[in-house]
Amino acid sequence: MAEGRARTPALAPAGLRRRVRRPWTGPPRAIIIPGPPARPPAARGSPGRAPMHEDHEANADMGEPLLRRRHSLAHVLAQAVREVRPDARLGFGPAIETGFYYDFLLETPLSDHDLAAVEERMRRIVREDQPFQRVDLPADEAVARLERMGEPLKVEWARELAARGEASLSFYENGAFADLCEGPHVSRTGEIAADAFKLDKVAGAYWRGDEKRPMLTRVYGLAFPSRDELDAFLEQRRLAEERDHRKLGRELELFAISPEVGPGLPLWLPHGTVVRDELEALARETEFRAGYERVATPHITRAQLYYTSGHLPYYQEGMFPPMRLEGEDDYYLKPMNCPHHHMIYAHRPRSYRELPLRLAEYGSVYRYEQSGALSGLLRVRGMTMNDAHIYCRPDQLEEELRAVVEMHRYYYDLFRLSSFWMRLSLHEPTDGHKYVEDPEAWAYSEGVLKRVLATLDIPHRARTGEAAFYGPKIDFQIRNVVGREETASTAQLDFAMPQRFDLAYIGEDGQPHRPYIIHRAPLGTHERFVAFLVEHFGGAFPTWMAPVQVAVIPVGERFLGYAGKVAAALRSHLLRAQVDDSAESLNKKIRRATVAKVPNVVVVGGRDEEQGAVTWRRYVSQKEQISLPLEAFVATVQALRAGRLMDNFADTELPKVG
RNA sequence: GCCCAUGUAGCUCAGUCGGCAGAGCACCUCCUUGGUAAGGAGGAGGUCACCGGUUCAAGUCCGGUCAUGGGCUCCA
Repeated sequence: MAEGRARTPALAPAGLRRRVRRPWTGPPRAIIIPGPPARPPAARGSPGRAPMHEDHEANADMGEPLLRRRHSLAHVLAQAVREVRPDARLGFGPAIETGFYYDFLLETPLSDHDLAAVEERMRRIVREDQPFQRVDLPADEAVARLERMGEPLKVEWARELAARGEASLSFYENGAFADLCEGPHVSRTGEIAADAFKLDKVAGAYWRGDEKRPMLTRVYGLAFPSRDELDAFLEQRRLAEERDHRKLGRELELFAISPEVGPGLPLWLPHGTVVRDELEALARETEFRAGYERVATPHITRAQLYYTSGHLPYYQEGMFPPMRLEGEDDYYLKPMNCPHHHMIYAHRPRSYRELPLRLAEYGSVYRYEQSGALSGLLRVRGMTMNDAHIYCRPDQLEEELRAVVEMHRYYYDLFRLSSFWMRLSLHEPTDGHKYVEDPEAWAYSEGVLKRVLATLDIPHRARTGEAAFYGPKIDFQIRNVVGREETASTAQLDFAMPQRFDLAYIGEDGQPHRPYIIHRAPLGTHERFVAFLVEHFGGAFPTWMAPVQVAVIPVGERFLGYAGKVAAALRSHLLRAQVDDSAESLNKKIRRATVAKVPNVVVVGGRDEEQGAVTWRRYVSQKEQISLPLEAFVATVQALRAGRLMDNFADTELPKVG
């Protein structure tokens, strides 16, 4: 199913997005979701996060009233901006998932502070109930009109449309404002609810998305069918902010980013490191069962290796500049682990009998991300990834690939990430510069990927031009309960590296053959995955991952001894227990443990000590509590850990012990 | 890298017209010794991101730099 309009599982209810002809005022691929989204768009992750690129493919039904209103609001916005800044030239102004935007070419960009005045004028225009009038012109007349209007960007676009064979182009006019636009629009501005839209923010955007072209000022607006829905969106956005991994990461002391160390280079604090360690333990076990072997490789490497791999010709802008050494090769920080793993494969001759060879490493890599791209833990310059490379024979490729996809599914089930889909990234045959040249290999490997995906019951979409330079890939897009969607991991099929590194195995026939390589990283990077989980869990980890698994709170100083005994019993089983021995009140201690989202709190006092028991209170259920013997409690927590139960979800059944 | 915004105590944030640096929480000390989400009192803590300029005087005005946030581009 390689169609762009693939099933859109769980992410957006089927049928919500439909293909549509592009509105002329909109950039190619406007994003449109008519009607209130099934899941509030705020849920889309952190506030103000741009609509997903994925949605650019999914256009919608032009007949929808909401779309008409949003698109019309884009015109009204342009009209209002024109009043404030007559020099503004028009770019594109489409409806988007949460409203609309319009791009303007301006001598001096607008600022956030100009928005109130613009919005005021927009409301006035809406109140004036101006009629929208469509005017169709032959293409050449349309171009001439735009030239008279002094709209260079629109002229460019109209010429392009004409060149594509559009015989006639339409304008929409309302009041004193006219814009090249396919429509449709509301018939009068009065059809727009004046209290259901709100200007959101200004941003920069390159004309036609091309960084070599002028930077335009983009004004984003929110627009919904009603005031209530707008308010609901804003509330959702606020709730997402509460779960933002940067906020929770600071509050829970998971990580810190210090300018002294460098942007995009997070420091993992003790609590965050526990989470990483648990993820690594999970990966180690899972990979061991799946027949992987662990390896370890250095962080810096001679330049020559990256000429061999092709990183220097194809990926140099993504790498930190080299370390220069007198009389020696340059050294580079590694941006990927693959070349090292290939060298491990190649360190001695390989037999077909030892394939597939699966080499795994939680490896740290460094990439030079543009400063403007950095964002919390989601986009960093130093990251540690759940990497592995599978070297296999052609006849094993399909099975290995399927196993890789299944491993993803296993993890997603475990973490209760029910919303995920895959993007099959294929190469763009006409773009020779971006990809290693080998048409046959591209065709073959892309064919295998498509075949494997075709047999799996996981939704996917194909996209051209997004392959890695050395082969096609599958990106796993996951969405958490807050609605943040991220590329969690990537599985790549690689036919180029075996050639570049001259990797071989001796086959049954005694002759050397090329292996295939699968690159995979189901848990992605610690940075992105932990950030994602923090938001998914709202900072409340399951017992097995929690930095502090059990907080032990004595009801009074007299019971500190017993509290210590309880904690010691837990620690002897390698459970992370902490006694609150502060001088605070009992209520305060419970509050502190709760605010820290510790999954299990045990309160101990005279009653408990007499019976050798604890009173157990859980984060998920709060007030509910039970009293049980210490041994039973320890065994229960052990079972929670051993089973990696997601006891941070209220519907998870607790293990029965003894 | 480009556009916009922001930067005051560990955190969240006040600080008016340029005129002595503020609050709550957290932290420390003392009192309180308790049965399920903030007991009480006191204390300490700031080169107002950094550099420069204007001014008798700058947290406040201007310029630059750095960082963060939101976009664009790019990607795990």
